[in-house]
Amino acid sequence: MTTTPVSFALPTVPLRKGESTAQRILDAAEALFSERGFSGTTLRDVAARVGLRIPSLYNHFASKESLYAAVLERGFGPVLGVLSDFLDEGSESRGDATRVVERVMALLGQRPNLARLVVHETLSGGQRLTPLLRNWIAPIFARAHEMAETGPAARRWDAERIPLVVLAMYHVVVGYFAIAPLYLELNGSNLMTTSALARQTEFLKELVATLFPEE
Amino acid sequence: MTTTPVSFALPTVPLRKGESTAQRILDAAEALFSERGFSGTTLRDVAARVGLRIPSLYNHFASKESLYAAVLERGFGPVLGVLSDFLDEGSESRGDATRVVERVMALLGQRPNLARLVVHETLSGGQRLTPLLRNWIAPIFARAHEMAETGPAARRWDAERIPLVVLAMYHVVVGYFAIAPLYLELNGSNLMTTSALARQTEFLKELVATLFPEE
Amino acid sequence: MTTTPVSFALPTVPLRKGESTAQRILDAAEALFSERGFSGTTLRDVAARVGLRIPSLYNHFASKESLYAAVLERGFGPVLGVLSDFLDEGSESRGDATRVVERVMALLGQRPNLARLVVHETLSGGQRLTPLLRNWIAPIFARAHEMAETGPAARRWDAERIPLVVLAMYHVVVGYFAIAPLYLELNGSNLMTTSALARQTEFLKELVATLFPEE
Amino acid sequence: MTTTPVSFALPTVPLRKGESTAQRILDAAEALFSERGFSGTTLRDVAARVGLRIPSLYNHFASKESLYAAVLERGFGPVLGVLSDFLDEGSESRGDATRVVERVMALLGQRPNLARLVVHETLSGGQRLTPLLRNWIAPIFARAHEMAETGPAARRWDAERIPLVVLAMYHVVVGYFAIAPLYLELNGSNLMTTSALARQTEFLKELVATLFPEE
DNA sequence: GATGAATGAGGATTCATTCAT
DNA sequence: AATGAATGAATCCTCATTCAT
Repeated sequence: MTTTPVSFALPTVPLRKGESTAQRILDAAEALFSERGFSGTTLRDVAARVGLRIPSLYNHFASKESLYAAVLERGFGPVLGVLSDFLDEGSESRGDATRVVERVMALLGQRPNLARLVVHETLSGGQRLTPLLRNWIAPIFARAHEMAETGPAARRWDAERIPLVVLAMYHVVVGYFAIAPLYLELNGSNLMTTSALARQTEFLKELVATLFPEE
Repeated sequence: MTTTPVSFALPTVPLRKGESTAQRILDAAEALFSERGFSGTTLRDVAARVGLRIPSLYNHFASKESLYAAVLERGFGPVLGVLSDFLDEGSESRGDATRVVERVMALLGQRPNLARLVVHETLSGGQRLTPLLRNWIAPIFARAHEMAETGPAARRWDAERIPLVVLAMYHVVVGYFAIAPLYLELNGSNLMTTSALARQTEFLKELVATLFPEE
Repeated sequence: MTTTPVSFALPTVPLRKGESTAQRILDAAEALFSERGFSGTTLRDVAARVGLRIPSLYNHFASKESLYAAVLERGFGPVLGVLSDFLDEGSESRGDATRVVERVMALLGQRPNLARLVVHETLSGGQRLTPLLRNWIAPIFARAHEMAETGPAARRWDAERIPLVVLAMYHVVVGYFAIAPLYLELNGSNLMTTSALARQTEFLKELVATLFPEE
Repeated sequence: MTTTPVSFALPTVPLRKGESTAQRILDAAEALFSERGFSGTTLRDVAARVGLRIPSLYNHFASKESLYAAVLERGFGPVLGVLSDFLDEGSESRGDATRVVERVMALLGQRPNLARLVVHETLSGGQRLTPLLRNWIAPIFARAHEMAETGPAARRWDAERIPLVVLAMYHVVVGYFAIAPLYLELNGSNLMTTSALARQTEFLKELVATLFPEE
């Protein structure tokens, strides 16, 4: 009931040196990695986007891999924080799926790249996931299952189906951002406008209400 | 009522020469492209997987790009066929969402790579989509909307929300296959077994029933 | 008395493909490695010397390291063969130090680079020695000691000094070739002319006679 | 009899600034250059060994080249001093080969890196030798020859062979230190222990006695 | 149809060096 | 005196592609 602190430390971005430049590199890298994936992104592109020469990147990150890791960790921190909050005992928003949806949508609405990064990571089988992130994801998975089995979802779905419902919600949320650019191009309508995002959020809340009936 | 032919030709794989070898190359390429994306896949890997040297690939495909296109077209043909069937006037399964789900799941269950290819393509904004495929996808989108607005979904959702419902279904279907490898690794449970696939199909049918109520 | 075959196979140069080009690469590499050592030699130089572009080198050798290894193995084979002959039981020149000196000098006289390669290798502590070469060198060392303890050297030197005598001979032989370029530059006299080599060979034979008295 | 000053100034280490730090840099550089040669040594390694960042090295030495030169000059000073003493008219140890051997061995025994530096320099043809050092080495060579032709060696060897004898002695002395690390690795016995050094010194004295008979 | 060889373009990374602080 | 940041030049290596065989 009281707001207990989250049980494990949030991953922090190990900004090696020079705050500002490193941040700008991370921003550029996040955009490119989320657009083109790891191997589709070149340091040349990153450097150009920041306005540096390639070797300068190495003053801030030890390698392309570790730049990627830093991007993931910086980006996932907040998202995982929200999820963790949702799952943690003692958190006041524990189990409040509607609220998670709202917060996650707000977050991803501002940084849609994160969603795309997740999808890239998913496709590559998480091979490049930091140990740090792995350590975060595993318990979240575990507690999500644990909770779903006792929460409102259990009223509507039998046990073995619950993971499928959780996965489904995850894909609906993340996929929206992943498909936005293609949707714009093929369809002409922009999923990333404020109103479109609001509509999707409302839709998700309704979905939550349908899939996890409170009563 | 009778099975009218689909209204436009299915994309065919342009097997330049050597039937069997070309097929084997496509198989290898499909596996690798779906795992690592376009830029993450090298012709070296493809050749090795087929048991050829790299230059031999050029006896069958003009370039890496066109190999990729061939993979997409060969793979998407059947899927688009099913969708097209679902949407075409005169098709006996027109509008039968449950049946589409079953057929798509059966198809992707056997070739889960296709789902992952779609996701890769989505993320890259469809930049590498063949004109052929673009010509397929656009009308499908269009007719899907058209139909949804008059079909059973319209009973449950107001007009502006219908695209979101369609997108959601799409992401749930495709995402399942995309996340399978990661799920196996992080979670230890295999989403690709026959029984897991059957369970997901059932779940999807229930979802369809919920989101697109027949009555 | 009869010429028994050497007891272990001579290291052969694993010429991956394309005989002639690979040989030319090896020649160029041998010259450069012996002049500038491993890290002082660039593939750019090697390629230029052969008249190729850098990537072509990779059609013949997997890496700079493996090119270096191939150079060593190709070069050392004959030298180690002579030594092995000298040490092997059953060889008719077994223990005939004078003859080894002659043969080694003839060999190195034609390929003085080898001597310099040995010295480079020595200085770097043999870190880059192929397992193959290590397997050759160890037994040669061992048998050299073994033999020296019972051969003519034992008449002149007590046991603990024998390794020092052997090392000394080795350094006199190898050092001659190693210092030749510097000697030419600082001193103006060329140690690599036929007559200079003959003189050194004679000198070495006299040294052998002094250090390993036959009687 | 009286200790006449050496006829030209000993090379001194040009410590630009910061006595102690410069010395530490020189020590680190000497160790690395002698182990890996000039091009195999990076300023990063040197800096790391001293516990500084790379740019700090530039507060003490103008460039990698000049650091190398400083290492050579600092190291060779004493050695050349001994040789010069040996050769200088008026020096009390003039022509006393046994004594030179003892002093050189004592010196190199404490700083075996110097020997290895010499060998590296030799192999690279002395391209990086300071003008200062060149000015030292040339006259030493000259006087060595001059003296050998009139000294005890002349009793044993005819004139044209004398340079070979001198070279041989040089290689035996220097090679011992150069091969020590490899010898340790391949053979397990350490040539750098006090007793091993003493044994080698004794051996060298015996060699001197043999090659340059006093009577 | 298969492949050894060659290569232009480019990829990540290292290195010595400079400069402002 | 020390160093974070920046960088031109170069290093090893990979990639897609071509071509002669």
